[in-house]
Amino acid sequence: MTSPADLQQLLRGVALRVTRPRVAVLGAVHAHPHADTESIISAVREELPDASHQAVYDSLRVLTNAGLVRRIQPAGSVARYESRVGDNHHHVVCRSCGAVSDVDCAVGDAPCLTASDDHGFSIDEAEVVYWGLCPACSTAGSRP
Amino acid sequence: MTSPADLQQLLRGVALRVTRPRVAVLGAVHAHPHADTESIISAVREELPDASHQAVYDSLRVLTNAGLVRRIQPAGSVARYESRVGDNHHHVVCRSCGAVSDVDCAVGDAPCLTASDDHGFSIDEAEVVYWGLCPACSTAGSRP
DNA sequence: GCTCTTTTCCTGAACCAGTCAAGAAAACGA
DNA sequence: TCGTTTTCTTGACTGGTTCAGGAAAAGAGC
Repeated sequence: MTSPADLQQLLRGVALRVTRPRVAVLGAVHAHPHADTESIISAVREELPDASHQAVYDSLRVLTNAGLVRRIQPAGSVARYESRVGDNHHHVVCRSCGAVSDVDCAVGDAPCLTASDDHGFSIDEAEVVYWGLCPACSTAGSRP
Repeated sequence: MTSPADLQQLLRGVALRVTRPRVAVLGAVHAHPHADTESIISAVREELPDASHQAVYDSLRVLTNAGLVRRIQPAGSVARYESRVGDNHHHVVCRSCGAVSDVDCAVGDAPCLTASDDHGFSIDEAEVVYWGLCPACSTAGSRP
């Protein structure tokens, strides 16, 4: 896990005010990768029982804008957050239970940024989501 | 555009009952690629003024399940639908206005289904979303 | 330390895409 | 044409997320 001092360091590093809710939210994202907002609210409240859901939503937004956390939202899912940023990794998502795992980019660090025809778009990111079944759902489905 | 007869043919081809709302919804998806549900409801009502939004939602669901349309949902966007199915193409999404364009798979027909480490998942699809700015937003942003 | 200004947090309400439910209507095989 | 099954209509509702305004806290300057 990441220590409170490290978390504060991260916040100061991007010129954000250090507040207890923000430290707690950032810590929760580090401790629970791919957690949804509800889970993060719960985790934050173990430390700060009176934290409002709004503070968590606000913190997640500023942390995302500052690049300290990354927001992912696979189709049909609520928003999820992770602290691995800037390393261009992708995700596998289970169609059945929604579980998410990290997948390093197969093409190296600077990936698949090459669309065959970009229609004049200036592309800055290629996001890849692999869909399938996680080990648990896979075995559960194959023997009914 | 696709003729009503063709649309009915498509429905029968996947053993779905041919109803006026379904034909209208399927036609609207063919006529307006990447349209969201609201737009599809409007398009359907030009033809069937009394169609309920629920009929459109239901139709879109069965059409999607039958494989006649594909549902896409870039992060932060509402659901969008398109009629290009089965050819494994991807999408470019504008961060500013949300516009969507098709992009053929750069790696050929059967793509990027190879994750470096699949964590035991059985993967059946690789979805790629390119993020950037569309031509209009790109020029609008560069000269303020 | 102690103020002052600015940012952030809390309370509580609102929003909106999408879903649920029950009865009426339509599709289609016999 | 009839009867069964599916689909559509109406209307209420849900749940994640955002909006708004006042209270509290963070950090800069003294």
